[in-house]
Amino acid sequence: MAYWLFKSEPSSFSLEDLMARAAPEPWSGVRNYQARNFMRAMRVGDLGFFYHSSCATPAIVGEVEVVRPYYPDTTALDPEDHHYDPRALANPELWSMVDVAFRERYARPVTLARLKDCPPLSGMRLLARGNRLSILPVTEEEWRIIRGLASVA
DNA sequence: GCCAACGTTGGC
DNA sequence: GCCAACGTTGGC
Repeated sequence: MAYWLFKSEPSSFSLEDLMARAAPEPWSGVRNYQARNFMRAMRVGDLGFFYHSSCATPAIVGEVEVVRPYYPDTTALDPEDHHYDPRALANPELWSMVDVAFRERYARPVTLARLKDCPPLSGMRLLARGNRLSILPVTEEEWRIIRGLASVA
């Protein structure tokens, strides 16, 4: 069992959007090799934080669960899609996605400011200088500490 | 809107 | 293989 962090701009896809879905949601559109490789390392049952970025109050707002291991990201094949990548036409395995299901929405999101104020979390990749990856690994200790900050049992 | 940091691209 | 230019990300 591993832990991850999924980053999304709430203006395009929020945790509330995920909650409204009846079925698990493909986490599509990732076009960064490191982030792709993290998805390829995911296994069913892995858990992840849902992080809202590029918004008024960046924060971890809840949790998701990986419910399907990686498979080809078909949005790369769609010329109408914003994440279309013609290189995938000859290589459909180029980009990957996993399916995630909603797990929990925190009554009190753990804001980026709060994460920064928590010394035990100073090593978090999310807090690293210049971090831009949309998928990040989270250690078991970080997972436990952050759930504590969110007052989740 | 600004700017720093980063990944990717492409010329050489 | 180097490296400058460019586009993107994301906090502020």
